[in-house]
Order: sequence, then structure tokens, then C-alpha cells
Amino acid sequence: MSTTGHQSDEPRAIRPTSEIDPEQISDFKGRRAIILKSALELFATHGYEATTMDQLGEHVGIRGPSIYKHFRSKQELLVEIMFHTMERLQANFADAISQSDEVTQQLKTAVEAHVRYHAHHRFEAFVGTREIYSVTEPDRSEVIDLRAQYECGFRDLIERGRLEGHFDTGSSRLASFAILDMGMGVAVWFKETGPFDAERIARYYGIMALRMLRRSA
Amino acid sequence: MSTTGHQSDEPRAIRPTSEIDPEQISDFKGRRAIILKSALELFATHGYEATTMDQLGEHVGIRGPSIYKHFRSKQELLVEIMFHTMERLQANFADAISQSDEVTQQLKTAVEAHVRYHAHHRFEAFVGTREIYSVTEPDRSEVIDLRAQYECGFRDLIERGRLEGHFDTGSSRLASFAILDMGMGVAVWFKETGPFDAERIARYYGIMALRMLRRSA
DNA sequence: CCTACCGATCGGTAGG
DNA sequence: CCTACCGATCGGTAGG
Repeated sequence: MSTTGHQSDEPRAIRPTSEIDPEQISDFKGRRAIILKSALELFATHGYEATTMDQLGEHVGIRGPSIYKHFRSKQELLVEIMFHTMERLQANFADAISQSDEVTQQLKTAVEAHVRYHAHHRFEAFVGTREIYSVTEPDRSEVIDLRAQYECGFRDLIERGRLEGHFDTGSSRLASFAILDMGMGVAVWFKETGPFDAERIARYYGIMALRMLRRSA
Repeated sequence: MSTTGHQSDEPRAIRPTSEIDPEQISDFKGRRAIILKSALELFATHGYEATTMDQLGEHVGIRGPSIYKHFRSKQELLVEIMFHTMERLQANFADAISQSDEVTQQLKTAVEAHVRYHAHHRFEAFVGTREIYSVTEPDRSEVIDLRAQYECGFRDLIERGRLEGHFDTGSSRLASFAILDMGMGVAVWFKETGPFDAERIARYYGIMALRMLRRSA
């Protein structure tokens, strides 16, 4: 019935209450890492608005206000997650297309990387897409811009494949939207526990993407 | 600087401040319609948690607390939107597959209907997918169940096409996820103002879905 | 459909 | 990293 604070008897030390392997959720490193990981998990499961700083503190093993020793605001946590996610997606894409000179192979590898990320980092991807409107300006516009750039990479690849005669698309832009969106969907329903492992999904989505771009019989 | 309420001088009557054609956003009818439509618009643009009853009231042209004359709670508004959306999707699907006996044609028409709905009712679709975790139990489980049933319709169609030798899928379930997800994505980026009209997108997505399900060359 | 207002919560600050 | 607490907001109720 208290209205003035917590009644917790737990020790006050950094100690996550979650048993999920942090490396599997995120690649954040350093001091602020554990807070960022917890924030990611809570934002993903409850949503940004619905997550409170006290909840986040409890999840990490400290008091809510203590988080402000590491981050300036709740918003900073979200922005950090957003930019980190876009950086990783861009890096994965660059890496994927560098492994071949053939468009068909490049697109397949890029789609696989896209899907693999959305499976292995489903929380980042999930929060990244769902909480864009929780980001305040000017950061929001910047994130939207990064996403547009990412999409452009796929679109250019498809357009090149079309010009080289490998693909037959009604619209390279619509095709890239479709391929990207079906990959993003993986982050919503993927479960580490199966029945599909990330690698199988990535491979199959790569095949489906290529089929989509070919002339119908 | 006031902390005790609104300073608005507007008349107190039902009069939406939005200029968007309600029929284009939603098919809600009757007395509660205008509130539901406004709620849909605000939930879609700001998110459920971030939308306040006072905001909603202002958008409709009444005071916040007056909404409780029409709805029991904020939650009821969301639940109403959710179930309505699933009903419409299911109805559209049933209608689509009733127009042919051939699986290939059925699937194409069903995908077109799916995409058309996500373009024309992007707010419903958007809120329906993004705000599931804002719905409290037991309604949440029921909505998730309806979504699973909807997916099953597509999966069964694909599986039948495979058994009849029309399709060659590595997994009918993954294929249905991919097709459904790419259609849901339309609700996120579609703009009434172009450059693509809903009909063109629907047709092209229907074609891409069929290509996805065919054997690669 | 309105005003007045309650009980609770929340992000963030002060000052150790 | 903690306690104490502020200023503001929010969903919902009372009683017209």
C-alpha cells in the first residue's frame, strides 16, 4: 500500500534479472551495455512508452534514478538502440555484396544477411521498426533517412539486375519493399526454440526473393 | 502555464478536427463511429500508450471525460479496433477464395485482397500489428488466435497448391509468413498520394507471390 | 456532455 | 549508486 517507493530487499549491484544470454540479444559492449540490453528487452516486450525507468532499474538491479548516471534520458536509450541497429544492417549489407560480382548472387547473399539479422537480433529489429515514432525529432528524421538508404541499396541491386537482364520486375522499388518487409516480419514471429532455425529461414527467403524477381512461366 | 485544464474556446459539439475522409480510414458506423475513427488515427500516429483521452476528446470536439459516455475504457477502444480489423481480413479472405476453384487463382486473389486492405485501411492494419501488446489479456490471446487462423487460411491454400503440383515450396508455413508479412508492410509505407496506387500494388504483389511459389529455373 | 478532481504514476533532479 | 521528492500528466469517477 506504500506510495513512496520500492520495498525491495535485494542488494544494489549490477546484476541482470534476466537469464537470456545478452550476446544473443545484442552486441552492445562496455559499461552502459547491460543497461542498454535490459532497455532493449523491455522496450521490445512492453513497448517504449509503457516501460518505466524504475522497471528498467529493477531489471538491471539498481534504482531507477541511478540510470541517469549512465544516460541522459530515456530517449537516449532508444536513440542509441536505433542507430546501432541501422549501423549493423548497413554493415551486413556492405559485407554481403562485397562477396561476389554477380548481381543474382549479391542479392541472394544480401537477403540472407537481412533475414539472419532479423532473426538473431529480433529485439533490435522489432524495436527499430515499431518505435520509430517514439523517437523525437531531429533523431527520428535521421533514422528514417538511414532506413531509406538501406532500402536504396536493395533497390539499386534489383535495378542493376534488371538492366543486366537477370530480373524482370514491374517495379524495382515495390520489389525491394516486398523483400525487405518479408524479412522484417521474421523479427516478429521468430523463436529461438524453433521450429525453424535462422539459417534455414535465411536460405529459403533468399531463394524466394530470387524467384520473385524472375519472369513468370 | 495553467495546470488545471484546457483554455480552448471552441464550441462543444461532435466535430472532428481532422480533414481526412473517415470512410477512407475506417468502416465504423453509428454513434460511436467518430470517436473510434479518431482513436484509430491517434493510435496510429502517436501510439496507444502515448495517446491521451484528452487528446482524443479534443480531436473529436468534446472533453476527454465525455468519451466515457460511449466507451467503458481506453482499452475498449483498442480492442474494438483490433477485432474489427481481424473480422474484415477474414471476410475479405473468404470472399476472395470463393471466386474460383483453382488454387493458383484463389491464392492470387487472396493476396490481392490482403494487400488492398493493408493499403486502404493502413491505420487499422498498422495499429492491429503494432499494438497487440497494448491489449490486455484475455483479449490479447484471442486476437493473436484470430491472426493465427488468418495465416492458416493462406498456409492451407499453399499446401493444397503444393499437393496438386502447382507449387514447389520448401515450407508452406514459411511461404505464407513471407507473403503475409510483405503485404502487411504495405500498411507502413503506403501513401494515398502515390506514387503507387493500391490496385497496382495489389496486382503486383499477387504476381510476386505466385512467382515465389514456383520452381526456380 | 461538462467541470472538478482523485489516486496513481512517471521522467527527471537535488544532494548526497 | 541511493533516498527523497518535484512538477506534470494521465485514466477514470462523481455529480451534475
